[in-house]
Amino acid sequence: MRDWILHLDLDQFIAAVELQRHPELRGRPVVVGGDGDPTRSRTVAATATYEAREHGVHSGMPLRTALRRCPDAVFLPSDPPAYEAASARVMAVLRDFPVAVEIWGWDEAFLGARTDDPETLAGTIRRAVLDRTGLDCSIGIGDNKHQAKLASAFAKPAGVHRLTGDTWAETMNHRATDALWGIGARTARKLAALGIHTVADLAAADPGDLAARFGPTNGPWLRYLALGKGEAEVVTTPWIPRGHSRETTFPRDLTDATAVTDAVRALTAQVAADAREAGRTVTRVTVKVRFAPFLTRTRQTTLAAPTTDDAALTEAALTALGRFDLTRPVRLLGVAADYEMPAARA
DNA sequence: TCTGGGGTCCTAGGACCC
DNA sequence: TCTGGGGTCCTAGGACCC
Repeated sequence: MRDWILHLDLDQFIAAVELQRHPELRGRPVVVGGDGDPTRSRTVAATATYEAREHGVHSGMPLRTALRRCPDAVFLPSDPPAYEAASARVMAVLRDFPVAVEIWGWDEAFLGARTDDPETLAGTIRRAVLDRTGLDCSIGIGDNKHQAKLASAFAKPAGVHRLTGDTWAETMNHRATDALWGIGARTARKLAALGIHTVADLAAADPGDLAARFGPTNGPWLRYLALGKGEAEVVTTPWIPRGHSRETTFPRDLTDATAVTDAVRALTAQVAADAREAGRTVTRVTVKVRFAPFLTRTRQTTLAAPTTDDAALTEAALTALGRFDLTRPVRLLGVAADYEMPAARA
């Protein structure tokens, strides 16, 4: 018996939930995102079914573009409460197994398990999730979260895959650095400029060089990823959010200063109400402005004392807003709150 | 591809203090 | 005031993830 980390990833989660609710749409191209109006909104697709993908539609694509590529597609609005409910049903299934469960968003969880046969356990969990929720998932098995996370991607669709220290090099060494969980396009490009193209290159890189280029924490961490290392502790205590935000991209850019102020007031009221509902106090307010065509800037105000008071938060937000030069059209406004964190306990 | 919304963590520079 | 070293807080931005 030994410890394993499992990563469960629901397959095509949002699309699968929508097709459960609208069985008549099975087999048709479906695109989900925003308010579901591809002609008016500036939002992007959260997901697209296989049939829509065949027309070149993919998640992240503007709904307008999706409509152009696939005029026959059915567009559905995003419905977060429905996804939360479906997610809760899945997580309840997981809790019936003798495993530690760490929820990682709507459609993912890490499991800590002690067993001789992680494949059999994973297969049993997979079937239980399918039987009780109608949703397919894939499960990755690893020595740590990083390996398990990559393994679940290899397991798709609806499968189980093991990636451990024993198979890491043969599986990963030849791949591009952005195959690692935590390295995106930007970092991959910077690494390539240093002559580091593959996971093997990165694993062999000098930690000092990486620290000089990427910082004292991030640099060495990149090499650590390339060696297949990662966090191996499954945390079952509920996550305490660090903050909360609301933002809106307007269907048409705002050019009127009063409209901008009003929108910031409305967003701040939302954020304040959210904080009160969550029972949290706010230490800092950040206002985000995205100017046309796409230049994003932030200004923040630290509060004299943590609060959820509407007037105090509004004053802070308007102070931050006042530090912008608002002569250009505004595409997006956002208001973010940093929450006061409870004192750490020993 | 004229580029959402909601998060997390890290970095760098400046202010301020001793 | 030809001027060190360290700590901490604050701000703004960058990168990544789902």
